[in-house]
Amino acid sequence: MADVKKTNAASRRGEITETATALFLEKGFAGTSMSDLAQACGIRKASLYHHFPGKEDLFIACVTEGYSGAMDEIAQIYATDAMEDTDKVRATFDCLYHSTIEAPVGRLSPLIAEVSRSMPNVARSFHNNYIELQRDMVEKIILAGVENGAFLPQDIDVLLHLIFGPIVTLSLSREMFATFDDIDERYPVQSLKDGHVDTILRILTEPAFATAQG
Amino acid sequence: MADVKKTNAASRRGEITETATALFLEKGFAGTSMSDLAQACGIRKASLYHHFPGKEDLFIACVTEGYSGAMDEIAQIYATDAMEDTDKVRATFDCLYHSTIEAPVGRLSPLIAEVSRSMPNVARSFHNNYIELQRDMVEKIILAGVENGAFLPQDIDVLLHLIFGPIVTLSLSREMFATFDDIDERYPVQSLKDGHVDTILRILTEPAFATAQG
DNA sequence: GTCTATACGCTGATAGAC
DNA sequence: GTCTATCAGCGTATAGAC
Repeated sequence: MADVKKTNAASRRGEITETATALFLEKGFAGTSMSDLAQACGIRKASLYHHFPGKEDLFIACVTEGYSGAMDEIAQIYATDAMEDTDKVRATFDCLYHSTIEAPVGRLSPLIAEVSRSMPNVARSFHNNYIELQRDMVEKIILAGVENGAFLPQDIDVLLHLIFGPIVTLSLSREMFATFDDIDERYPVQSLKDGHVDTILRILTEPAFATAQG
Repeated sequence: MADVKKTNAASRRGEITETATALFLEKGFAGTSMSDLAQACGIRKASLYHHFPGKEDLFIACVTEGYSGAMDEIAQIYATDAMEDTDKVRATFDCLYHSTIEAPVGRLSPLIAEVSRSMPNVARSFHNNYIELQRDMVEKIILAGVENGAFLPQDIDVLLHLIFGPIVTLSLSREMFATFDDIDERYPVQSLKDGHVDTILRILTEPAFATAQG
């Protein structure tokens, strides 16, 4: 606690995972070598093995560290009493768009897909400790609004499909086409987020819309 | 034309790309070796180099072949006169869900993300020859319905965000968690598709819904 | 905790016989 | 067109000095 470094990497271990995460996101797991990592960290390859038993363990540390605390902000939104339900939904969307598109954690999905067969335990951990928690939290926020009478009853699985789908896909598109110089015009975050949340709120609140719903 | 084989691989080259595509989808580009490929194809490694100059060219052939003709079915939907606009949308969704989740072409996205920095031309080609064409086709189908008066005017960028997003994300989720034995209960295709298309059609046709729209 | 040195299998790729 | 044989280099990982 004495003097905290400016970087969020407290120990050397943290510095390494932080650098490694950036490299893994850029070149994939198999495409990133321990030599690459050592060079990027400014140390020798052998020194990496002092901090981690092997490449796979290092990777697991990156993923695990990626989603630690990722749920805090959205949990606060759920817990607060100082917001209307519609504003909670807007704040939730701000959170989700940010954590999925800008923060490392949301950009991990293609990486998990790459290693899903060779490290199924990593995929399982990512699912249980991130995807599912996030999903449950959003579900709770919606259902609280339904209980309040602010929102209409919903098919929650379909609604979550419509909430998370566009966000994750936008993140994936921006990874796939990261080298395009017109990426921000082709795949803009702000305007799509605004239109997305407006549509979801209309689904949640427009009585005429709900009539045919099961 | 004389006697066509049952497989869609006409030549040996096609057999190789077909096998290679499956391997690349399973283990990624960097994670798949030419030895793996040779073994899976039942030939020796050196023979692969008779058909393709190198690993990267083989990969490009897989991707290119993946989306050749992928647009035919959806183009037919657009062209036909024998369907109502709402049925065209439903048929389009059937197409999109199938091509994105089951066919190789739609499952390529995480692969493209993996190689996007090292092979930006592949990403560009995938975008121009598949993503953009598919997007334009769906846009045309929607706008035709608007012209007919069957659909209400739309913010088309946001609407496409809401159409493609959930589909691509469902595909990605099913790749990430392919090893789960409850994958079909957690990430079911049919029920999410049905709810998704119903919601989109309500957005397209419900007057009360459109009032606040730009 | 970081270094140099090294082991050694596997990588993509080539040469040349059949 | 497929094979055997072979290459140089890079891959992860380890041993042991400082």
